[in-house]
Amino acid sequence: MHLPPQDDLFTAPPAVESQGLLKNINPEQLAAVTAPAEPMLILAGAGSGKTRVLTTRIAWLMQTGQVSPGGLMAVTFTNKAAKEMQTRLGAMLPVNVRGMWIGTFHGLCNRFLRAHWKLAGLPQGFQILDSSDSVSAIKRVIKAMKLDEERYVAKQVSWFIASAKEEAQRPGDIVPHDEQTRTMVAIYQAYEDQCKREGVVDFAELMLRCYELLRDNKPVREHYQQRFQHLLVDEFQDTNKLQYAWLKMFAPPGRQQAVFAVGDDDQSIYAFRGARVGNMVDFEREYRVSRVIKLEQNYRSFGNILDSANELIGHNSKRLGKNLRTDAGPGEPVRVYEAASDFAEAQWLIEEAQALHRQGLARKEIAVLYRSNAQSRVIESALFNAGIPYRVYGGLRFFERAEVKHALSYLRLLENPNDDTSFLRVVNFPTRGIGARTIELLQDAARASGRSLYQSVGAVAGKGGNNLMAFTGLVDSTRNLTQGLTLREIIEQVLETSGLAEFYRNDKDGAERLENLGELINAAEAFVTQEGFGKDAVALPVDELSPGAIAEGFPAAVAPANFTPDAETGEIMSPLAAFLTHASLEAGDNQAQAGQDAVQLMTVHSAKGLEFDAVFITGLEEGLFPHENSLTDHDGVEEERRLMYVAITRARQRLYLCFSQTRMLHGQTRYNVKSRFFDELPEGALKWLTPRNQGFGSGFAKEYQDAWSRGSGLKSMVGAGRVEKPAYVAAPVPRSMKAAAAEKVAAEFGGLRVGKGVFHTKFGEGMLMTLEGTGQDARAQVNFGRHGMKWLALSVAKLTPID
DNA sequence: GACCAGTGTTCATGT
DNA sequence: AACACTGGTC
Repeated sequence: MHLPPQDDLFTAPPAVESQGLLKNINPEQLAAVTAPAEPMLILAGAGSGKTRVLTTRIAWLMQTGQVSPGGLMAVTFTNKAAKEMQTRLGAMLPVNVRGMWIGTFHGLCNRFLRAHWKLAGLPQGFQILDSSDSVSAIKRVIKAMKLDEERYVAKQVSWFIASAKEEAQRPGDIVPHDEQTRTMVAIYQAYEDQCKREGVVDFAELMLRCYELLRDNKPVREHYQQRFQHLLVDEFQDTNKLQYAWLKMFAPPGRQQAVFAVGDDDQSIYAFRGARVGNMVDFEREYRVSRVIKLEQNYRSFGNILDSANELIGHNSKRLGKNLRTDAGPGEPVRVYEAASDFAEAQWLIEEAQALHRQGLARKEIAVLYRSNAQSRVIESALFNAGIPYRVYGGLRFFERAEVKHALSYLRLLENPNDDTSFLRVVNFPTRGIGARTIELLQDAARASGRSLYQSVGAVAGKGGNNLMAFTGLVDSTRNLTQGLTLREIIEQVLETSGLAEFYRNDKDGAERLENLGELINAAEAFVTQEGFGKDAVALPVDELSPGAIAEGFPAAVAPANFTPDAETGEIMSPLAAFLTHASLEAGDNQAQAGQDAVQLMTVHSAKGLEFDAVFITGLEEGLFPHENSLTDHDGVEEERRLMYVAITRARQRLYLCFSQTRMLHGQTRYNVKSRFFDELPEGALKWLTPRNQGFGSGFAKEYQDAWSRGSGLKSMVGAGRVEKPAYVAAPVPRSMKAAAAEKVAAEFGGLRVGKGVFHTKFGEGMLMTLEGTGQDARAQVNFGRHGMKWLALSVAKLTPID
């Protein structure tokens, strides 16, 4: 195997000097970068240099004097993408990228609302609920309304509310057609009231509030429309209805500001959370886009990988139409591996990854992708046992860890004691004698007076009430103690006075949690020093509050009486408030082993936008990928296919596809058939490391057994080209051994055959899945349908074959 | 009210 | 298999 030299073939050198901005850019890219200042739609295929086009355009616009840093807004979906854009831009031009309006939709909305909190009807220090906070807040509402929690599941209601907000619908805008919906709307309303009382907003609220303010306040709207002459939107295919409407507030179609929308309909993988690919077509029509520029030249992957991607996505019907091409040769074939179990799959892939590493590939250039997070565990444990460094993205992220959330809750209470979500999270953690009964009384009192829990403590007398008083006293005294301290000192103080640190020091499993709390202090330190707690969180550039802006129609309320923006930076929030916002908006990677050369594990969704030299796509099985929940509707399968397309196009040099016959799920073994996507890939680009198999008890297994019975065995199949070379035959050994074992058992227990039916006196009819062992050890795995999958000792169980 | 053991539920994807 | 929730006991 040979790997082409890295970096010179695929990574064009970044244009460092400003004069060289347009060097090494292909004609398509050049057309996009230097497009006239009018609405543009760029169809950017995977690996076509999309980010480069975006950043180069921004740099070019500024360099040619068409726009000032303050006159443009660039919006992305992920923090990662926003950060990358800022970094690259900073490398191209000597500008203060932090002050620019470059960020995620939510980050920019947050910044906007921080500036106009009063106009938006928010308290100045409003805090942001993450999804789990939001769910628990909704749970409280449902309880308070004394509704059936089985019928109104907080998670589902949360989804309902978020969906409504993404449609820009307030409770009053929804016309319920049934009792269930009517109640959901009532919960939505009560939840909104509660959020308002507590001074918190959820993710969807950030967007909606920002949109409504622009919609309803003409002076503000016109100010921003004048200010932003250029708007650039990344991943346009992922925008939802509200985000598109939001964009139109900044740049209404009639005014013909230069909206530069970049997207790829083939990479639309967020329909499940409201993304509308249709926004691309709508945009083209509504903004009267005269020319759509397609970026189809791929600089990332070799031909076989690209052919696979192109052919796969060709099976989708609703496409704008686009075909990636490359100048690189065909490269290595796409390798396909069929494993006997998820364990074997993991084992194989880490061996292969090790081999790649030995051949000089950095571990961080190897990615293992899966459809859902649950699949990572087996792979993780295999990597762990083999002693291979790895890094898992997604799953439980840093700011989502229980101990970190506890600490953050205390910190939030310092800023805003009326945050009931935080109050409830820590009021009795560590335990301080405040039980469910007391909390209930407190909640009743709060509800009756329409005040927060914190404000209602005085109303609850009795022994529990005293403990409550002690708790609020603790919060208040901590607030006093931390006046004027640095962020680091504040957190250290809070960890001690709250008793959190003490609790974890005494807890026998608390070491790791203590470490994470230490990590929280580090994160805060890094936030203050490196990031200058700017970015999404705060950093309102001074110009934001300039007298000019106010004169132009901002009510004086924009600059609240009780604060003075920092003379130097214009920052208007305390470091603590800024850090809390940062924590909500950026869940943070799980920072373990950051910086180490480690194999990268992540879901396909989180791999979007990334690229690696070698990519393993695992668990390519029906029901898993495509996921079973998507199979019911046609659009669902198309989205899964796009997801697969995204996965394939992550690979530069090497692509591996693998699947397993059996897999542990929900603690049960499931039997899977290989994904339909295999039938949609070009045969010529694939190389099967294991012989083809159509499924259980058929295909290869049958062919193999036939060959075996002819006495020629595996050899004849190798000769027939079904198994490419003996070196790789080593891989499917478990299977051939299984087949051999099955033959033996079959001989012993006459007539039993894998894939045939069997009858058991107690469980009835079942399908024979596996035969193993001999004599006393002989055992069979049988799927009895409603009785489930069972392992049976053949020396005991009476199994009779059915024909 | 704290703590433990046993039971039930979830594993789609993210700001 | 891992975790959240429930009910019983001290």
